[in-house]
Amino acid sequence: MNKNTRKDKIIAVAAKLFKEKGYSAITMRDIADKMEIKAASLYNHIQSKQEILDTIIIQIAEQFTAKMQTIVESKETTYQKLRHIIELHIDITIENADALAALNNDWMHLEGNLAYFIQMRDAYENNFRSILNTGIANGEIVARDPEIILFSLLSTLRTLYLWYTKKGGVDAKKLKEDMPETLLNGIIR
Amino acid sequence: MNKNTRKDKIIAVAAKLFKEKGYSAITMRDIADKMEIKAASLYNHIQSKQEILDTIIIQIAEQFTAKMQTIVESKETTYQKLRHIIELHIDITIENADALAALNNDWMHLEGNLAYFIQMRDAYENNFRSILNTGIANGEIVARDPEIILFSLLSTLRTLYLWYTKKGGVDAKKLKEDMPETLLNGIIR
DNA sequence: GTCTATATAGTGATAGAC
DNA sequence: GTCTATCACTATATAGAC
Repeated sequence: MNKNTRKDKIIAVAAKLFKEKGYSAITMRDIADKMEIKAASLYNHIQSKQEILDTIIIQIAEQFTAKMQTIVESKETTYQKLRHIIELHIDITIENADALAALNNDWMHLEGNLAYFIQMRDAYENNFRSILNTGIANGEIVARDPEIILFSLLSTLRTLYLWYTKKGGVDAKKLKEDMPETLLNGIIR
Repeated sequence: MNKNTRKDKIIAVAAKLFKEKGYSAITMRDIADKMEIKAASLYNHIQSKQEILDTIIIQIAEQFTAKMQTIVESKETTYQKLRHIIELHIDITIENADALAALNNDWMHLEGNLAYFIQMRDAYENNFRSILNTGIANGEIVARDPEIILFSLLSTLRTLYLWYTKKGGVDAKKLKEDMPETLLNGIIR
């Protein structure tokens, strides 16, 4: 996916800056400064600031969409499916935390791709919801309001990027063991 | 706290707009339009755009700080303390979801108050951590990595504002019953 | 691929009339 | 308390030389 072109470098640098202050607060000059070139030179590689944001967000959103489809269609138990969703979020967070920050915080600044993004996000949530509802129906999951369960899982998974980068050296393997325990089994003895 | 002055109205309108697109993307003209006045007129009530952000965020941060202090100093069980923290977040979310959005997403655009905010945020997290560690030490909480537990609780509580406004009619009472169950006891049967 | 120079359209904020 | 007019600055983006 990353071809190591000049364009990819610009997008990576931009994503990192967007994570720190948000899309709107970062200027083309900020991005250029970090690249050690002039702002005008950026336009030799990208068409607009907007294009940078689109590339960052849509790429990740499509990854989530594709993987979630595989999980939903599998014949596993609800518990196993939930574990796979948690691992999916951990994997993408480790691979591209900066892009996840943009997806979470700057999606509303999409323009041409806004409707496409919202459609993917809604479909993802609906797939997640249907997994939970199946689990409640077959007794694997406690019979509580599925919206509260969905929200509390999603909010933790979506903000993993905040926490993962903060403590640089978190072990992915340990995270994949402890996170499902904490989210699914609770913390009270 | 809200004296219903013109200034308070400006701050409330601004907070709502900041929630939708973030502090940096909202202009003084946007705020003025919603107030149905001209941008220049805003300056008769506030000193700067920055002052608006400061007022929104610091007010809420101080509320959290004060309430957390009370909870930490109480002689309750860990379980009861955690319930109180969850209720604190629910209460503030219900009362001022827009301000919470700014606190979560735009705190980095604070200037004079940035250090003060970070200090309050860190103190809050440390208090939360110490409650969890006490619970682990006395066996009330499972002996898992307290950082993962802290993160998963905090991330859900901090983003409650996203979800509460989306479904306008969520019952606070029901939320206060179901949320602690989901977060503390888990969802697997 | 990068530069300088520049066009065009905002931005936060002030001055002073009503 | 609001307005019009305006300032100084900054934004994204383009043109064309090297």
